[in-house]
Amino acid sequence: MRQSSVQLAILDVLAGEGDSHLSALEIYERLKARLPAIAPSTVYRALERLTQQGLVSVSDMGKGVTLYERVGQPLHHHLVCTGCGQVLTIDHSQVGPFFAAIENTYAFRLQTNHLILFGLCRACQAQSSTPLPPEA
Amino acid sequence: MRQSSVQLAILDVLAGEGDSHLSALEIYERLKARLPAIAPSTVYRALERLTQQGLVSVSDMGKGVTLYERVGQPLHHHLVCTGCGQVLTIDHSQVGPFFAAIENTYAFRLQTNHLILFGLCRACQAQSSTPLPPEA
DNA sequence: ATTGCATTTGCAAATTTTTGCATTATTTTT
DNA sequence: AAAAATAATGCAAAAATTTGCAAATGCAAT
Ligand SMILES: [Zn+2]
Ligand SMILES: [Zn+2]
Ligand SMILES: [Zn+2]
Ligand SMILES: [Zn+2]
Repeated sequence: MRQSSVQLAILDVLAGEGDSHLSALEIYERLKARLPAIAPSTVYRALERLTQQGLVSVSDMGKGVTLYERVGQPLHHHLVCTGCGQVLTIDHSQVGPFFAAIENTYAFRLQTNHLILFGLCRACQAQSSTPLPPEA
Repeated sequence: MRQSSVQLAILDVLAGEGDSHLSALEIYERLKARLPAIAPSTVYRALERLTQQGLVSVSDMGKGVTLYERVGQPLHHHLVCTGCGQVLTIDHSQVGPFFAAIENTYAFRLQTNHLILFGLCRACQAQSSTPLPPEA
């Protein structure tokens, strides 16, 4: 794997955005400022390489698009509420022991570094178990 | 949410395939046999409903497409090797305690029922840590 | 510097997935 | 049974993502 200027630019863009979750096309748009001739497929492929290098995470967070984020220390993960869309961030300390157990049990080295778990937040649980009365 | 014949047909297709992981378009192709006029978007939307009802799981397993599977008991999850593509199935008992801890800690009700974790299988770990000598 | 090789890139086409909207089907209310 | 309300479907268009291939680039060895 040789050095790719696009990869470096992507890492820079992600860092500049405060390491938020961006879609490939959002990254593409921001990249066009410095690399006017860049193509979307180049961004997708560079992101794929960054991912396999563990520098970037890829996630489906329930929006209709795949989101990318720079991987930093400490690792973090997310709980996404399917009711209201809220995204909670959870520390890796809540996940590390589970990952370690999986690795030991299956002699498998995990690369997943940004877990997304879907469910209902407390507020949405209440709402779904107590549907609003007809006359609300 | 009312009864949809397409949803029932999808569950039937998935069951018929021995509950393997199928893409939306694979399901679409099989559905055309009984529902000749069906449209792809109908399949996508029916799958979305089945998912939110917890009857079907949606997963990105590293192929370029999203895969769907009927949710059965007991639940299962997968480890996908990014080296050789191998897919290991793991029992929910390995995951349940972790999920329970998350639910308790964050008062969050998890809906995720088909976890996909990426990494390297034992064979691929050996290979990547010992790159083939130049004269192999 | 020059050459040779492997990787990356741009571009176009193909695939996959999402979305908007009018129509049809199902359920609920009169 | 009719009407009204709600949800699902088909179709077409848009958007997102992947893939094939030739040209350009980066690296390493002359
Ligand atoms: Zn994140
Ligand atoms: Zn919520
Ligand atoms: Zn499965
Ligand atoms: Zn492997």
